[in-house]
Amino acid sequence: QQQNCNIPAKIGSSRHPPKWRPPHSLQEKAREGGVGEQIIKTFEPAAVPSEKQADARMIFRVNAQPYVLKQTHQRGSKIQKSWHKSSRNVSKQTPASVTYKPPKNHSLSHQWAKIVEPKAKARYPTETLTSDLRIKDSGKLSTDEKMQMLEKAGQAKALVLTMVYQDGTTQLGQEQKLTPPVCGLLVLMMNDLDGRTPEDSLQPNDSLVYLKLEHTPTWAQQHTHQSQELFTRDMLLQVLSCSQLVVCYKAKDFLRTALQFYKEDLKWKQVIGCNIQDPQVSAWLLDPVYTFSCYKELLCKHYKQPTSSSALDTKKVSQVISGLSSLYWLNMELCSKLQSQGLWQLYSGMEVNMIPVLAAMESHHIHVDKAALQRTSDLLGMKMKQLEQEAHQAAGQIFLVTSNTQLRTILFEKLRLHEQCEKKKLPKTINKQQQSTSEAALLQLQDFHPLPKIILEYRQVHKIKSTFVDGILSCMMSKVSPQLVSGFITAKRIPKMQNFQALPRQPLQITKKQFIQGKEEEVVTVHPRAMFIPQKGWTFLAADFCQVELRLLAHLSSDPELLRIFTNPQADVFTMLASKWKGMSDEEVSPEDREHAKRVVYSVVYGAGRERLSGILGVSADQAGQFQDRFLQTYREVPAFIQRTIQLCHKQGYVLSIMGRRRTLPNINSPDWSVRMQAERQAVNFMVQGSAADLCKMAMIRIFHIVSSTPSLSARLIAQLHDELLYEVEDSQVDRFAALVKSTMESLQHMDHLGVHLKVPLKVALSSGKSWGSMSELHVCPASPCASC
DNA sequence: GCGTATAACGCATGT
DNA sequence: CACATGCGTTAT
Repeated sequence: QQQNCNIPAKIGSSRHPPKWRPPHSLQEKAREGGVGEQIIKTFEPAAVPSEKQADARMIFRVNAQPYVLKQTHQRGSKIQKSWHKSSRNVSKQTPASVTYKPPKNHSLSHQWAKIVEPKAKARYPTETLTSDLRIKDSGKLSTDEKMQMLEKAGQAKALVLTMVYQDGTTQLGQEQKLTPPVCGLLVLMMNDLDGRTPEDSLQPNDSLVYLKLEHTPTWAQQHTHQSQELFTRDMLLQVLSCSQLVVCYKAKDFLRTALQFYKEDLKWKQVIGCNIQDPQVSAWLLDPVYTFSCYKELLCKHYKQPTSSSALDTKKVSQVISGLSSLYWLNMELCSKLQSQGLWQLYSGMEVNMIPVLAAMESHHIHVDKAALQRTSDLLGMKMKQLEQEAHQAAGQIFLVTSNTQLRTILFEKLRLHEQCEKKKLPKTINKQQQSTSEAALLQLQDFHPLPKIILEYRQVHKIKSTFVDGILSCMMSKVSPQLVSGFITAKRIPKMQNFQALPRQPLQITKKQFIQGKEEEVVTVHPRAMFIPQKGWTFLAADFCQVELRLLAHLSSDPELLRIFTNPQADVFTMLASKWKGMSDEEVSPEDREHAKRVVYSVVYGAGRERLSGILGVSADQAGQFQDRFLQTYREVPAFIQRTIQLCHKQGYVLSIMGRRRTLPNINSPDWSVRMQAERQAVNFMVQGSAADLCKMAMIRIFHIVSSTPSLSARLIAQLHDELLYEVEDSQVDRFAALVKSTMESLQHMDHLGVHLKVPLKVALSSGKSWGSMSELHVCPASPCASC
């Protein structure tokens, strides 16, 4: 209680908050940590804001004591600067982090590497592992032995493999925050699967081989090295091209690494053939809600505990072996569980095929217009400076614009804006009952004071700069893989790359003011998506499932009216919806009405309440309620479907998407009303969005299959944005590939082998462009001859 | 007392 | 209102 109440009270009681009071009458001596050198600067209080605008927020932490600018590395090698109280003896400390030097002329300077795996340097396990007689080190094998091993790999009944990191741990070890570089692979070839028990960790017929994943520098490519690299490559090819079972935990990471490592010899199309299974995926399929932090946890949950005493993350060889062995049995166990729960078809028909698709996607690079990026970064920085100054002026004091707490005290305790508009309700923060400084609140306040408007604009600019522009810049600068691959597959989405999905769709208008004599204003538009460009001679092609969610709702609810709307492939669906229920003709529907219709529909799908809807729509709650009722009455089957879903979920505790993906909702029968309602909304939501994700995944797989089996096609998947697939296509193939994509995606309406028959046609919109920001619609003539379809 | 890591929070973006 | 990610501040 003290902690929660103390701080605001304390700040409120003193006129100037203690920590960030402006330095009125003091000179600040501060040391600026530069690149490998130290500069002592003395700031005049008045000059502080204007002079050091580039990193304006550093200044405001200056207090009565000297504060030191410090650079720390976070998220890759992105530099974070902040002021810290300095010790009295300023000169003595020299933090190691100051000696950061940006890499010069790095080979990735013009590319944004999605995956950057630094080359392996240390050769940890060879000593340890090969001292164990059971392991064959690929470096020490004779040519004959290598041939034998290859043959063995071809004959083995099952292959179990894991990546080995430089610090000696494997993928089966403890999850690490910063995954060390990969230095090799450990492959266990199992024979004679019949009649063996999980207890036998290794049998005489089994072979264990360690493949070093390391490129020999060209100047040292002696005969032996070369042959060893070739052997590793052949082994990988064997693993990936054969039809035998391959088990690997986090198989996607493995495939990606392999592709990235042998990008000369191992073409991305080749990974399609592999029959790889991943316990992580199967476990996730069994229960998407529960997430495992590491392999060990997964093992305990789904297999058995006795191994809990032996830590898997140790570097003991015998334990690594038993880990591999347990991996195999865990996979078997999970497979049978999948089968008994009716999820096998989904697993084998879809999820397993997703692994290579994603690996191929993630091992590809996207080109970035670096010059434009830098330009934008500078521009945004200027704008931020300016806005910050305005904000300080409006507030009458210097404060940290990015800090919500400081903003809160200014808005509500110094300016007391909330007293001026008591009629309107101001939102509170969720966890603590404090005044919110969110967008909604600031919008309410902007009539009373100029500050909120400035803050809003500042936030917009700041968001774009910090997250997108600088984020990408730092990705390019650093060799460290900046957590580009996040976690694993979730119910609705497929793993993503960093911030692709959150890149603003609309360009941002910025007025750049220049104080050269008379005021000169220059309007510049910044479009973050335009930074991404295809390779030379290639074009981006985006394929978007039009209104999948609504179409799926129509299918699931079987509402006759809704179905009828979709039978007309030409008309705009939302326009028709709006005209239908507002009682006017199609031509009369304004874009505004259309937008309203869209909002209403999706709000209903998501189960939004009246108040929420009114907030989004910007109309009164009653009106919003009317809209909602009207919609529900027009399409009577929709609410019926929602009720059906909820009831079914109450009964069995889970819901199934169209392809049989399961979502368990433990809270569905909770006594707590709000918790239960939330679960019910989740159930309905999952039915629609989960099914949409299924369709999208299927589309990715099918297109990948077609492309990889057609040598003349070279289109590559770049990114997946929910309902949209982004491909990079050679200019000459655009039309052909576009037609192929469209027909493939629309053919997903009927998938006989999976028992899916949608009652609505699927519509796909195509667009293409030379940058992601400027995509224009592309119409494919259906009559055009298409060789592959 | 100083410096570093981490969790929690608040706000933003996308579909 | 569902889901997701990411950044920056603040408290511990």
